[in-house]
Amino acid sequence: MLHHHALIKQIKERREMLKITQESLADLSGVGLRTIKQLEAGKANPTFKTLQEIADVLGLELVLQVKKLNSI
Amino acid sequence: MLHHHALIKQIKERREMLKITQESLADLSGVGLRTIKQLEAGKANPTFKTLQEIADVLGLELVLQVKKLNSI
DNA sequence: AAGAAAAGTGTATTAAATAGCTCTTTTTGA
DNA sequence: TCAAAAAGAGCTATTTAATACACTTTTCTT
Repeated sequence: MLHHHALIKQIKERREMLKITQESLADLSGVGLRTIKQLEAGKANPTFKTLQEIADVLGLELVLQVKKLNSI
Repeated sequence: MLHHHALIKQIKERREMLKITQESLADLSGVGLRTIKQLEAGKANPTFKTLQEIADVLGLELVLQVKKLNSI
């Protein structure tokens, strides 16, 4: 499931850390408020573009890393 | 534009490095072949889920980082 | 060079993301 | 406490991603 993915939680936490409301984030990023609400609620499968626009406003960037080995 | 985003290029390069064909990547990831072709051609705005499934097969993971300052 | 394999493209359909509006619930601050 | 602000949710419409099929072009391999 996409629900409660670490990356999604990070976005919410970052926004809160910056004291930005969902509405402000929507305005600043150009992403619809509804989309942001769905995203943070873990009920969305956002597009790359949507993620990027949101991350950008939050001073974050999406990057690909080589996966670390499971340290089990 | 989404075209030629670094992250997209990374995916293509990683796949080629691993000597995996687009078709194999499609099979392994469960993502449609057409979707992968469009993605690598820079003509797509993939969903988070699609990116994750592809990255996973390639041994990559999507992460959010705090943006670095522009060193201009 | 020729055949095979892989990659790219046009069109069409289906499924799902985005979005706005309105309303309810939860959180916060005076 | 209690009013305002913020967050969450249902309903709905529009846009667009994902997908398959068939075909062309490019790239390998011998």
